[in-house]
Amino acid sequence: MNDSTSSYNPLEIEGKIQSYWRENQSFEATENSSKPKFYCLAMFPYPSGQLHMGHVRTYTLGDVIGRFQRLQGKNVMQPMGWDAFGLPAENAAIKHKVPPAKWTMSNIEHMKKQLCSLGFAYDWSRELYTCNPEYYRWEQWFFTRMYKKGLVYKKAAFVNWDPVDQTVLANEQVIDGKGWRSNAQVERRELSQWFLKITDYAQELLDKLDDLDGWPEKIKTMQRNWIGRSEGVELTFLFDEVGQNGIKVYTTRPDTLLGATYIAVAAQHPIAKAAAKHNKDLSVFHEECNKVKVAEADMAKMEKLGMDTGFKAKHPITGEELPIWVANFVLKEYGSGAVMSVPAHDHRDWEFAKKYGLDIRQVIAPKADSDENCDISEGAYISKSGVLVNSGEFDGLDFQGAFDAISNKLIALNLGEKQINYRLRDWGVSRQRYWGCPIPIINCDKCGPVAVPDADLPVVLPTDVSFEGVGSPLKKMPGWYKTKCPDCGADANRETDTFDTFMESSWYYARFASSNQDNAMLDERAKYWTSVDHYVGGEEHAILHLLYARFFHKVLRDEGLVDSDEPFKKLLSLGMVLKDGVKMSKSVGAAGDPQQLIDLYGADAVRMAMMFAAPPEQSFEWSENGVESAEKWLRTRLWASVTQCLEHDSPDKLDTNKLDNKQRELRRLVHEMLAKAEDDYGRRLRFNTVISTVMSLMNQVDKFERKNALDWAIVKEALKSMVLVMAPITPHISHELWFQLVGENIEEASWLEVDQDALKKTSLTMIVQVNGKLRGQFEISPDASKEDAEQIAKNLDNVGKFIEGKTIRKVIVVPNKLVNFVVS
RNA sequence: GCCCGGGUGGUGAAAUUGGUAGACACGCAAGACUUAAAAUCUUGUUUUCGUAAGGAAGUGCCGGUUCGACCCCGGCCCCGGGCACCA
Repeated sequence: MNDSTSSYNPLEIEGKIQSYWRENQSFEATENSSKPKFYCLAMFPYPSGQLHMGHVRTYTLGDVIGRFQRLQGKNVMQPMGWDAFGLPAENAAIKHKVPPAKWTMSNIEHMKKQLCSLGFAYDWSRELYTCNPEYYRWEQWFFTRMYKKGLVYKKAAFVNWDPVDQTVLANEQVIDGKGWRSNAQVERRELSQWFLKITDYAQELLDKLDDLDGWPEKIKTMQRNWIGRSEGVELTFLFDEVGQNGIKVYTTRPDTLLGATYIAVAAQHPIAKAAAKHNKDLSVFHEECNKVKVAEADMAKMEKLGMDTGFKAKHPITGEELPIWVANFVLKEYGSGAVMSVPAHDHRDWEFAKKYGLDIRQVIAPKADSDENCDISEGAYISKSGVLVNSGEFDGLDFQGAFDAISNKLIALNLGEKQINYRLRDWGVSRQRYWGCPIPIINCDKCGPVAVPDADLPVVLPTDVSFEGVGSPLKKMPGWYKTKCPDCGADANRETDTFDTFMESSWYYARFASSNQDNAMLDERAKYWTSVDHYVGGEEHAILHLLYARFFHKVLRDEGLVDSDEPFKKLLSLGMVLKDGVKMSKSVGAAGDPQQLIDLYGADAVRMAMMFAAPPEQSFEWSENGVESAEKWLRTRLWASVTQCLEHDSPDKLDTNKLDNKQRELRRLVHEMLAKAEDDYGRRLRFNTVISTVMSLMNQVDKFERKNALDWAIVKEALKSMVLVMAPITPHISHELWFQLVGENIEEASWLEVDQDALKKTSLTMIVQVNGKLRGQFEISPDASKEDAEQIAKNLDNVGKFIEGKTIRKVIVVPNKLVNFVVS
């Protein structure tokens, strides 16, 4: 075995260099730097117990970006922490009889070691974990601020109730409508819960998306659709029975109002409830409607069912009496819990009407000159490009004309008003769980809910609990929940619900800046570091987490705690790492454990293999094969070449005027590589092509003949460039080899400047097409004229064959690229 | 069901602004070194016809726009993400 290759021992080198970084606090970030700040953040992990390949991908991508920006002369902060509250800890507690806090903390300890072994450039002095009272006290404090601002309210909302385990279940704990442990039929149950008024910020959350240039269009589109702004009319159908004063419905299609043939209400609507009192079938139907899981996907997939209440409502314009139906697909939480149904012009209403034999009345028809198909007996006509028919005084109006005329008429009748609606609903933050941040509210019989005063924060979650999985332990701890009302001093009870864990992840990015601040949620440092310059994380967070964090940031801004509008300037949304076609996550467990690969081939090889496998946004099936070949490349190519080069003398300075063609050619490839790597790292975020370009250059370097010191100098420049360009991806071997080549620490190095002169080409290849098909190619000077190129192309043997005897109708010359002869 | 993506060799992928499809790797095959193996190196590798030069086909399927389409447009199929209590 060759000595120079045998001496690459990744584990030894990585251990040594990681110790160096730790001892020198190489990655601790400070605020007093003359360099521009760069806050690089990857979504913090849930401490499930072990790192999986999804983590390796996310954190390597984040680290590559952070380390590249450091080379670009930025003052980089890369913190790390733990999203430590959540359901899996409760499951583990039941399964292994270990308290959630203990389980969580030992997982953190283990996973931190794993992260360290991958060599990430984290500022560990800022580490935080969300189940720490020193963290969540500020979340409680902020909640009480929002409460005082009127951004918090309580209302009834549905949960999945397991009647056997007497427990609220998460959607993922309901399998085919049954509780995952009890296997009992799950019921919807209404509970009083806390909500945050995210809808107060709906318009800003929508508008500010336009300014987020650094976000993928895909994610912005998803958020826009989720917020779902619509302009419509809220109108009233006349109905004065069972204590109701009309039925309010919202529609975006007032132009179809004259085609409404029935009203559909949710099963829990007061009219449905009143009807069910005297109708056995309806009350059975009502119960059936409560057997669907509280998830939109399940609601959408179930069979659309309905039942006549027997009540009639009066149409606001025609005065006609329309039947009121209960329908299982109308949501009580959404809008007013009632909709007007226009079967002729809405798919779902059409199907419902067909199923139950309800009237279908066409009020829109295609324009005379339109080629649209419209057969109401076959399906609904939902186009907005038709004109009104069968609508009396409104006949002949187009969509906008009818929208305005009918809205105005309703307004004049005092039976409607124009309204902007959002699909976005307020954020329910109550969880009937133990392992979460206690909601800082005290319920007093006299005063109602009272926010816990600042001086009494944090409300600490007791960690010494026995946990059986039936109900929350907090509800069985009177010693914890019994307290005095802060306002009147009477006996009162603490809220025993805890927060949705999205609460902790909605502001952690800001807390990293001020993680050791004991006297406030955030301080001036948060203003220095936020917004996050580059945020990296899985595409599964495209909507909820990112929307909630954007909302929090705006409230933080309004409280004067940060001074920017958006939390994350640039976003890299990562595809999944799959194993056997399944997303890797805590539920998959040990599948794809990176540790044995790190122990065998080293962190650099694992990082490089992961970056080489696919571009960041793409999901891919993880395969271990790449790790071995990455290690092989680092050893037999990079390490061996540098070691060999160091054995040869070469001049320190290159006189570029004295280079021969071959030397010039290799040097051009080196500087092309530098330019491409800088673009791929900084703009394109495509790290797989950084690696392939470096590999490609290495192949050329290996072929390059070295006869003298100048040859070796060219090779040395190439190797230095490759070591530096690889540094963000393989920081350990780059640190070691850079020190040998240059004698300085690569953490203090700057990106190598591209020599524009070196990029100049003396000739280039143009291709020749005949009718768009490739027929030949030729070398030409970059300064040659179009006419020259066309002449050379025409004279190529293989081209002549295809032109001969035909008429050249057109010649397309794209300078420096191609000549295309169009012949017939 | 609704919203958003994706589909390219045996495999992971590349092709950045509509201009040489398959770079760079993995795998495989042949060869060199070796008593042998491992390691390493060299060559070949989309399919197909051809000794070759070269030809034909080819980026999920069908159609369109264009001198030219993996890329743009229309329709379809399949896969993935999200759907508000997994995080």
